[in-house]
Amino acid sequence: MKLSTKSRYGVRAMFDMAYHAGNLPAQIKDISRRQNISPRYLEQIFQDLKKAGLLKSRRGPQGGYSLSRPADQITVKEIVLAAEGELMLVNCVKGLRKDGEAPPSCDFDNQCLTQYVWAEGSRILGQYFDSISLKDLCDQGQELGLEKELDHRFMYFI
Amino acid sequence: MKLSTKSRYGVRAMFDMAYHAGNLPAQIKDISRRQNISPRYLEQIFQDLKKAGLLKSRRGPQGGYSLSRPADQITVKEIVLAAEGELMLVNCVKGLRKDGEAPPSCDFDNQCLTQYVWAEGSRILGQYFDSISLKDLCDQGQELGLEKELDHRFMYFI
DNA sequence: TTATTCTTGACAGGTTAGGTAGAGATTCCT
DNA sequence: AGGAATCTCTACCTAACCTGTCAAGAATAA
Repeated sequence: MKLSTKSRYGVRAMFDMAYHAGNLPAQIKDISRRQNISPRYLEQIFQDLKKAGLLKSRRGPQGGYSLSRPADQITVKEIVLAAEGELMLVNCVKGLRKDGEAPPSCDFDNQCLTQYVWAEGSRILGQYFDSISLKDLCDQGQELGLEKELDHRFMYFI
Repeated sequence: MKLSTKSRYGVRAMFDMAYHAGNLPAQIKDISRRQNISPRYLEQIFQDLKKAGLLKSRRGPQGGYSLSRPADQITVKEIVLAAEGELMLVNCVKGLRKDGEAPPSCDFDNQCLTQYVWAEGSRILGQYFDSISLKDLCDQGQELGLEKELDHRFMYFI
């Protein structure tokens, strides 16, 4: 019942972008250095987040990834959902999934009461994750006095 | 972020016992037949549940497993906890675990804000699971008109 | 004593998580 | 135009874990 590292790294990486780079493009190598995540692995995660419409990217020098929306309009739930595929504690609950596939219904369509428990648990968890935005995390970071690393590009103007 | 089958089977099996057998000992072969769970695998799960003090067992003819407490005093959380080991969405949060081991703290003791999110999510989920007892499930089963299978031993007295 | 039932431990096959690696495409700067 | 920086795509790999199976043994009741 653990979250995958994709979710955890994804949230940390997007928080990092919001905190240190704001709206400017941030580069994999900087994020991975600050958050101590393998850069090649982070690339893959960012592919998922980009497909989900949470990130934009630009290639070439001075390129990088940037948030596709202001930080207060991106919630933890969206990131987890993008990285995890779905936010469901089991895969046997009724109803269709995002991808349109029918869920592999368990052997007990009607006799299984527990599916309601799992479905409701998933919903509650999703609700909580949806209540937290990247901006909330940034605010919390600032309260804790987390250091902001200035973007290299700004160094020249000091 | 899926629950393991141990949790799911565990809850279903214990519900089955409460529903069909009440306080009487129920046998693996009956539970596994009704719930369509591999009997050998169910044995392993029951070992975990027994270690956690949720089940009693008795060998020999007319033996079997029985709930160690009334159904309204056993919650889904306890079962999941016993089967899953712990109820934590990640294993990098601060604080000691049940088994006394220090958690493998992530590389970011102090800089990681997300751990608070995961810890709170875990707590909320646990709170929900704790609000549901086996008796609640039994009541729900009865409302849905789920058939109760009479114990073989009663057949003789009809 | 015999049939029934739980107990214990070994082990195996498939899937998934968690990465690594390499070649290619795009963009910017000079 | 050329080269450097950066993302993109696809493939591959390894270890762990999930989901069981199997066999032999120990306790109990009839």
